[in-house]
Amino acid sequence: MSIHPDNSTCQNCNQRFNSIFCKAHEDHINQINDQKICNVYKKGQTLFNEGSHPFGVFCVSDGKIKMSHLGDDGKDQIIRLVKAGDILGYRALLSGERYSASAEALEDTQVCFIPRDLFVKILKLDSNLAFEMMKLLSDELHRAEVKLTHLAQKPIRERLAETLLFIKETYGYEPDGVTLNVRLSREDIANLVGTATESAIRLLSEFKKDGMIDLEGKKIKIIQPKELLRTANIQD
Amino acid sequence: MSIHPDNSTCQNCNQRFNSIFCKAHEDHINQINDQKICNVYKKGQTLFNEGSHPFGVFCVSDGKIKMSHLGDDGKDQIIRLVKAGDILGYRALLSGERYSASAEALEDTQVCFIPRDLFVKILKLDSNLAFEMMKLLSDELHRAEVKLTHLAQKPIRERLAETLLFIKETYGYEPDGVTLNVRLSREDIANLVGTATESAIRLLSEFKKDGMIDLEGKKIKIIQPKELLRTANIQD
DNA sequence: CTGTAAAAGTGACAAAAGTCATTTATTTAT
DNA sequence: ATAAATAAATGACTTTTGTCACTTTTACAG
Repeated sequence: MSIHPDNSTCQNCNQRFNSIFCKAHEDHINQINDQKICNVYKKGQTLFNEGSHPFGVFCVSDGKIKMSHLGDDGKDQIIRLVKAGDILGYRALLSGERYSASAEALEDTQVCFIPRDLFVKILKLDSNLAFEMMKLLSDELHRAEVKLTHLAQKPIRERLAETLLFIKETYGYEPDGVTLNVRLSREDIANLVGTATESAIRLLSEFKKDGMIDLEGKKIKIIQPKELLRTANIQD
Repeated sequence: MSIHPDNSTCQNCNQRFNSIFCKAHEDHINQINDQKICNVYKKGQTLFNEGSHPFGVFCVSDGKIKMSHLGDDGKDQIIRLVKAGDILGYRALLSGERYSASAEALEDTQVCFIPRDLFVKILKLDSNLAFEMMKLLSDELHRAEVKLTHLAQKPIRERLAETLLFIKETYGYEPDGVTLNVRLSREDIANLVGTATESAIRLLSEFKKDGMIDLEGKKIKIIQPKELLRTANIQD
């Protein structure tokens, strides 16, 4: 027996119980394992593009992905940050539409592709999976509605603080316990906040001057999480 | 036999095939019919409040409802307009959370309440219903993500035009074929667009001056839908 | 290495949108 | 019917945010 657990099958995937498939029936996991197609995407590579057809869903076993809408004037809006254990591509598939967002790897990422027909078939047979799916959709809808409200009502300063905390919630810290465990460009951060890149840069500098964060190239360190939370001014 | 169809049962509800229950099994419709509780809400009445517990879902047989988030500074953001055939209250129920929005009748409205346990039980047994539910959630998520992008990127003028067209899509016209079939306060319109009431008022006046719409108290007439669509500047 | 391209940062300015005060119109309750 | 309350409208002004032009720094391919 190997010292390392076998992570190459769905049965032994270390994200299994951290995913939507946590309560799925063993048979169904086996079927997914038989048909899944594993793939590695290098940093910057695209998993799918807005406007193309979904042929299945992607399940992330390791890495980080951003999903973004292209606005009318060519500016991206990042609508989701994806991490290990998450699935992506389900929104368009369930709506029966083309992708309404593009997905791009933020770092080298390992992904399994589950074909459409199999995913739908199992979703139909496995009510536990279906409920997890509905819960996921409901949670995402909630997130989107809260973000929508904040975009309409809160100043950029508060939204930037909230975004930094959201990044922390999603990807956590590096082993040092202060550095956000992802590298995003200033443009990405702006597209997450929903503002101009220059505004994001200016405010990040202010946050640094105020001692809330520290900046070293693309590394962002959260020095005063409480102060950042206060700046975010979150009531709900 | 009566001349009028019996609209008091779910089996004969004239919204049945216009709803999420269109493909549900007859048995399940019967069960819902047995346990449903019908109710009328007067204009301005509240169906439920942000922060309270969901005990089931509401199914609208006639009328109009607005759902809104309360922002941190006490300003509402309207996140959904509900019409006959729609259900509401499912988001919180499926997430297992308290309501994150309040629901208020925009006019006298007839609603059936379906208890939580029954709804969940049928959702578990009826994969057609579950799929319709997933499609509904996916569609709402899509709408929210598009709105989110527009809030971040588009000027208020475009968003107001888009909002007027959205109201038209949702509630349609009165028999005259030009008047929007709902009465909303200027504040409601502002809370839908995500702007200050004064800004919404000013822009509505501009739209009227430009000949795109006509205003008579709370009645809004769409005079030039094409021009309005151009103003909305929608690409996706 | 080192040159080149891309990203980050900065300043001045313009435009967009919000706020506040006030007036006018419309509902609503008595 | 009429007063009181609420909603709509308008103007002056402030604040926020975006844009453009430019410099500096960083990343990266040859």
